[in-house]
Amino acid sequence: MTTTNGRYRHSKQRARILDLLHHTKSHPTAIMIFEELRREIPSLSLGNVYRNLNILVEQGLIRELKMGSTYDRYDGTVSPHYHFICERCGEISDLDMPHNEALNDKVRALTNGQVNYHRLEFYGSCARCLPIQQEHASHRGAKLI
Amino acid sequence: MTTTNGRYRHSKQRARILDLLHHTKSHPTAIMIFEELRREIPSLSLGNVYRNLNILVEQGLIRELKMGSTYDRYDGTVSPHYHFICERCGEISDLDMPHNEALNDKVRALTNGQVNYHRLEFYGSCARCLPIQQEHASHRGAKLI
DNA sequence: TTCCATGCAAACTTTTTGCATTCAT
DNA sequence: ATGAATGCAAAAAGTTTGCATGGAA
Repeated sequence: MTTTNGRYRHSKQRARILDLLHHTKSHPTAIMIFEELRREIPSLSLGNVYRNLNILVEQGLIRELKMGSTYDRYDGTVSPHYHFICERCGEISDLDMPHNEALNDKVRALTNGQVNYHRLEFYGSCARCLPIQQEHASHRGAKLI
Repeated sequence: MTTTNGRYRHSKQRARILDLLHHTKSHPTAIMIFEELRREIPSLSLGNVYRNLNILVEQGLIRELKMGSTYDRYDGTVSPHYHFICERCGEISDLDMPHNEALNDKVRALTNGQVNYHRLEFYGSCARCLPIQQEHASHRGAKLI
């Protein structure tokens, strides 16, 4: 969380970051955005780019493709399979659903590249966390009355 | 890369890590593995756990679910869509294929949890990198003759 | 006897945060 | 005038690496 309450003010830096993301197809990293915009706003700092990216995600105006920031996980099963990840407790479980190898061919045809493998992950709340989460939600609801 | 050549020796630590991964469904992090095994091998170090995990991945005996280690990417398109990631140049591109919302329901039924969204990524070599890669491969091949 | 594996600590990479200042409202 | 946004630098989080020593083949 970056701001004290939910009210955001206008900021040239944030507006330019959003604009850049709306006009590129390159899925840039924070540093790429920083280096691009610094030519225009020389005082810009990397920390502030990160702060604004988090705000824009919070506002639902951009999406973050996490490739970092949490611990890597290790899996003793090497055959391809899919995962369910609980956003509440962090548990990762294997899904008992068929691996769709044919998707790789589809994407190869689409991109004219070579597809080595794909990764499919579902995010949500696991069966154990779901009741706890709903209980919290109702408490929050009660406060509003 | 961790070893000078391709010859590995036996190591109790590595054997125990592999064994642990084969007997758990929990997709542990390096630290979880470290803390679990340290009870058995008190001298164990975290750095060595990381080293051995990398060797086991190299050997194809385990899989790594990267949640860290590279820069996060940001996407100005917030509607759900899938990505192709070139393992050679790092380019990430949007795929022009339909988003399969129904998968979420399937997984909800499977897990009895709540599914908020899913993420599907294809890894390989993009059309631009493919010829370069094949050229390198043929050079490597030539050396073997 | 060779050189891979280890522990330890230091270094590295990526992201977040504290603080004093600036700026939008 | 208020407090969100900023730059800067320090810190945090996660992983890798250098070095001297131990251990498998």
